[in-house]
Parts: sequence; structure tokens; C-alpha cells
Amino acid sequence: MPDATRSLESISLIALIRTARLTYGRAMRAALVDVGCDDIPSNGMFVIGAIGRDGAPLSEIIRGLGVSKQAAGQLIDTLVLRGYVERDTDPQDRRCLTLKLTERGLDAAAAQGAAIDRLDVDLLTRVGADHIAGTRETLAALIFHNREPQAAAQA
Amino acid sequence: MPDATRSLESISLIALIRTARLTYGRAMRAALVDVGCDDIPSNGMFVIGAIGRDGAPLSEIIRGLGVSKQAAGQLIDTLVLRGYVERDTDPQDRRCLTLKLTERGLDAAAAQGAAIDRLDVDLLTRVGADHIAGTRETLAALIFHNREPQAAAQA
DNA sequence: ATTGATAGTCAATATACTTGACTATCAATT
DNA sequence: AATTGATAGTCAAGTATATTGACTATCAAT
Repeated sequence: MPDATRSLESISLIALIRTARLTYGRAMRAALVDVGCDDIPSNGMFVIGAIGRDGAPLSEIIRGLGVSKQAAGQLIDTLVLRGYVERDTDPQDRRCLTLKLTERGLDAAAAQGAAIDRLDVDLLTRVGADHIAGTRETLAALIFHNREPQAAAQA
Repeated sequence: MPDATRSLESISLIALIRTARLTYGRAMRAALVDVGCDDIPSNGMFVIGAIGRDGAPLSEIIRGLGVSKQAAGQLIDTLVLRGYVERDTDPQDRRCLTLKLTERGLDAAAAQGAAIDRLDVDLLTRVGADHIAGTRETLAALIFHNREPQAAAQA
């Protein structure tokens, strides 16, 4: 039931979304391997992408991740251990941790960001800015009208 | 860095896709639990959705799944064990297995399909058919112009 | 008959996630 | 100040899910 020969209407939106995510994931993975970062878990790619240049609160990352805070904690442990991320406690609220990227983390973020950009630019030239803006709106509508108590999307 | 207050342009397409998938996944999960199917692994939801009323070749399911065939094999093992799926060898080619849904599997498929429909219909009334068609095209373009040797999207 | 390829399995191991119980800090009381 | 309730995160143990490598069976083409 797969493939390009099927008519587009017969492929469900959810299937397209699922496969689109795999497409991005594979591209990121390949780019990371090329740059020597072959030890990043799949959800680690999300974390590294979600921590900006200025760092981000762990709690926020956890919410975007969609797993338990314990699982998130372990994931961050391995990212710290492997030299991609560092934890600092927020001086404003000493319960909170802020995540920052190390040098290596920045390299990884750059590599995976470039891979994403390649796909995005390619897509842009192929379907045009209007379609992409429309797609963004559609997905945002889906997400924000069905979101659980305190979750959301990440940059 | 999340939430509805951010401007839409600042949220990357990949993040929206990721979160949209979580949204569908949670809705399906909830619907399945409501109907007594609380023992279906996440990828099992995909499998159950991908096997149609007429059954589907295992090999095809594996390709759509995005994991190794061994992992897929184990997943199917548990779905068989838990009474959702049955395996039959294809008489045309006795290497190949065809997957079919059991009664229980059909119930689960119905429940999760209804959950998906609810989201889809809701989205349709919210953004309109044109936007959804455009979204489909955009995602399909992303997928099919970046697909690895023999993978694709599932219905 | 032989060769090469595809479909799937077996066994062992490594990763990743979950649950339940816990500590620390903060904010709002009294 | 001491108490209460909530939020942020950790610890430890168990379970679930994935990966790798080696294998069997069937088929298609010589």
C-alpha cells in the first residue's frame, strides 16, 4: 500500500506526517554521521535542535519531547556524558536546570540544522512559499486545537 | 521556546511535523484505551492502521515502519500474541507473509481510525479542504523527493 | 544443479522508556 | 518563622523496544 504510484488522496495525512518525520530524521542522522556525531539518540536530535544558542530550560525541553521527565533526564545524562550538552542550575530558581550546547553540541546542531535547511530549501523551490505557509498553518491548527494541558511545539 | 504565543513563522516545519505526530499518537492511544486495547505498542498502532481490511504483505509494513526487519518481526510477534494480528504465508510466494487483522484487531483499527477521523474532520472544518490538500502535496513532495532506495509512505 | 537475491527467523545484547518513591526549592500562607 | 502545597528534578529497578550478526527457506535466472 505504499509508494509514489498511489494517488495522493489515498494517502492519509497522518501517514504523510509520520513518513515526513522519518525523512527529516534520516537526513539529520546522515549529516551527523558525516560530521563524526554518530552517538546521538533519536530524541537527542530533537533536544539538540531545541536548545538554542542561548540555552533552554530543561522543563521546556521535556514538554516538547513527549516522554516522561525521567526518560528525558536519562537522555540528557547521555548527551552530557557524550559531550553535547551541559546543565546549569538557574540562579533565579534553583530547582530549574538550563541546558546549553557545548562546542561539540553546537557542531552537531549546525550539521543537523544544515540538513534540515537543505530539505526545507529544496521543498521551498519545489512547492513554493505559499504552500509551505499553508502547511505550517494546517499543522499548527492541528496541534494547538488538540493540545493536552501544558504541551506545545518546539522551534 | 514552545507554545501558542510564539509566532507561527518562528516554528520550524520539522517541529510542527514532530508535534503533529505526537498529537495523532495521543489521540489514537486514548481511543484505544477507551475500547480496552491498552496493550498496543506505539509502532503497533501504525501496523494496525496500515493493514487494511484485506490484509497486507509484511514486507510492505516493514518498509513503512522505518525499523529493522528484526524489530518489525518482534513487534508483529507481540501483536499476534495479544490477538490483534495473524500471519499467513502467501501461497504465490511462500517466502512472504501476509498480515491480517483479527476481530480484535479490526476493533482496534476502528477505534484508532475513528480518533484519526475526528482530528481530520475537525481540522477540515477549521482550515478547509484546500489547505489540507496543499498540506498533503507539500508533505508528499518532501517525502518522495528524498526517499531512500525502496521506502515510501503508507495509507 | 548452481548462484544470487529476497523474505523472514533466532539469539544475544544494547537502548530507551516507565513506574514508584524520593529530595530540594519555591510561593503562599498563617 | 513554621507549614502546606506545588513544581523541578533524581534514584533505582524493571520492562519494552531496538540493534547486530548469523542463519534458513524460497524463488528466479541461468
